[in-house]
Amino acid sequence: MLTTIQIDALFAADLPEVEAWQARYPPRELAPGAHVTRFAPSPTGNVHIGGLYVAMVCRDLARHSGGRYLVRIEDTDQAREVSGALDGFARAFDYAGLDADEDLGTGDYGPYRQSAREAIYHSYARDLLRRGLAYPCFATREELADATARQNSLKVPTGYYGEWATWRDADPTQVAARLDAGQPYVVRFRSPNEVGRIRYTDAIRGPLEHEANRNDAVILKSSEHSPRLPTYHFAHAVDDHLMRVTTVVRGEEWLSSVPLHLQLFDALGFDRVTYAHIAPLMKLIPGGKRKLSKRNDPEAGVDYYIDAGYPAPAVLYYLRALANARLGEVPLPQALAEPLTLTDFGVAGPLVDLAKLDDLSADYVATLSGPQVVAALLPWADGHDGELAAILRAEPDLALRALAVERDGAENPRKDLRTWSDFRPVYGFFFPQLFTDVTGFDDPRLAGLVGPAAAPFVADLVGGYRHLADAAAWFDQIRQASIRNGFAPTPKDFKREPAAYLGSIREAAQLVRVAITGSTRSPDLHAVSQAIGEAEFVRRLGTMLG
RNA sequence: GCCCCCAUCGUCUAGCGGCCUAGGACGCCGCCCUUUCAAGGCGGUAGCACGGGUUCGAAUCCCGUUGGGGGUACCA
Repeated sequence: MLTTIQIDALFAADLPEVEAWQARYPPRELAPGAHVTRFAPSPTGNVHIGGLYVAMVCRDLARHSGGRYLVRIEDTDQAREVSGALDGFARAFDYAGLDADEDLGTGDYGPYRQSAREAIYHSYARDLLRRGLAYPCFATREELADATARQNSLKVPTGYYGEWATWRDADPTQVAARLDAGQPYVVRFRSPNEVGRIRYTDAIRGPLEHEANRNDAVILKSSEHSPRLPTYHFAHAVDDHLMRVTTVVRGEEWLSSVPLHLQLFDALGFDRVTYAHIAPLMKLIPGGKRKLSKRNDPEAGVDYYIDAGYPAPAVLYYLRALANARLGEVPLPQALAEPLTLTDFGVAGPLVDLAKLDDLSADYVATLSGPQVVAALLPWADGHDGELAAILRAEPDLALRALAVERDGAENPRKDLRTWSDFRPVYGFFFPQLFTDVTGFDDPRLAGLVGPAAAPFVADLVGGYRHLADAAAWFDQIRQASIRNGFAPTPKDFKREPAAYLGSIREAAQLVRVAITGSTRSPDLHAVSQAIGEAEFVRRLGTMLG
């Protein structure tokens, strides 16, 4: 083992002792049972929907227990860092309304960015080194790769342990010589070499059992880089302890690292934290399912939901139902307000089901009033559909009238809006700026309907049109005009004697529908006529005659 | 290879030894309503991966198999 003098020479002379950090970040004074949680994203890309999911869970746990929720940026892998990632985080959290109690902007336990915590990690690494619980390792990447290859061919576990841990008990004079020569090294944890199995209780999964860790994991990365940063494992122990985190909620992929983490906490003299390992969100693929991947699946990124214009409450509702199935059985406001329960989490990775989200989202939008829809739609349009935004601003009353169709006062409001991007295709025809007139019977949108023979009917209707407020009376004039001009009074009559008529009232109504809305599928025609107004209604009908 | 996690309709799940000839929701299909669509109402489709135990009794407990997922990095 190296002497304390040799060890201290590896670090800055004014590096604080660990006691100083302990004092600087005192235990939090919180009510018993309060959870201090953190979401710790890496700035290597945009936020994954699974990340938003975990963040939502963390925040929920903290808020409902009177604890604290913090966001810590894990930027220890500077090579993989992507610029603009922090903006992406902000966009995602902002969208979902997941504000943190402590983050880059505020909080007493910072810095909340690992690259700014170098000195803290160094203090603890030095402490471990001094106590013989860590050691410098000079193995090169090539040597390590070679060892792994041999371990594989020998069919023994890979890793830096036992006879493979060549620097674990190296001769101190040899180590000192390398150090003096300025050879780059990493600092490895000297694992206690426990045999047998370790047990702990996961807050979601209950009692768990693992083989004890025997791998001497790297805790401080190569000395040839500056800043010299820790690996995830070491940073996790140091940061979560010093930030006084009580409950670590993270993805299931960390499960197999728990034995190492527990050893690290013990070696550092920290109280262990409670772990809650969440099942990953999956995607259905031919032949099975796999973890949603940012690379291959557009719906993996939070931006997908933002860009499509899914209302955040619907997405949150969906995510919360995935977390605690019981919340999927209660109304949205209640599901958003009730606390999540860790023991109620499913342990198998769920598939993200966009059809289900669409349904939830349509239900949610249907509960909104016209003004509420506009209030949410407009900000989305500002960022994603400038033309629509301008039209909504130019025609606020028309927008409200359009949204009122089969919504205001309706027992079962229309569920034709799942996302804000649905607005243009579904409601666009209400706006003259977005509507293309039907200017003749050769318009392709009229394909399959009664042709030019129906012109007298249209002319009759245009000539005698009365803009009636009563729906039945209003529709009756269409019926009467159709009967006067060769249409059967009922579908039955038409069916009985098809040759005698142009069609039935159905066919007649469809002609009007396409002329007014541009489609054979639309909301209630009378309601539409009231929304767009008499002049526009008559005009659209008239253009059909060429 | 080694280690870990998981396993109920296509999907999300309820179920924690008898209330299960397995319940709900989404999807899908049909019917009704209807001037179209959306919605709504009614009905239907479809599942305990397999094999051994334990038990009077198993979707529920145990073991094994198979399958899926994850880890095995100076990535997180």
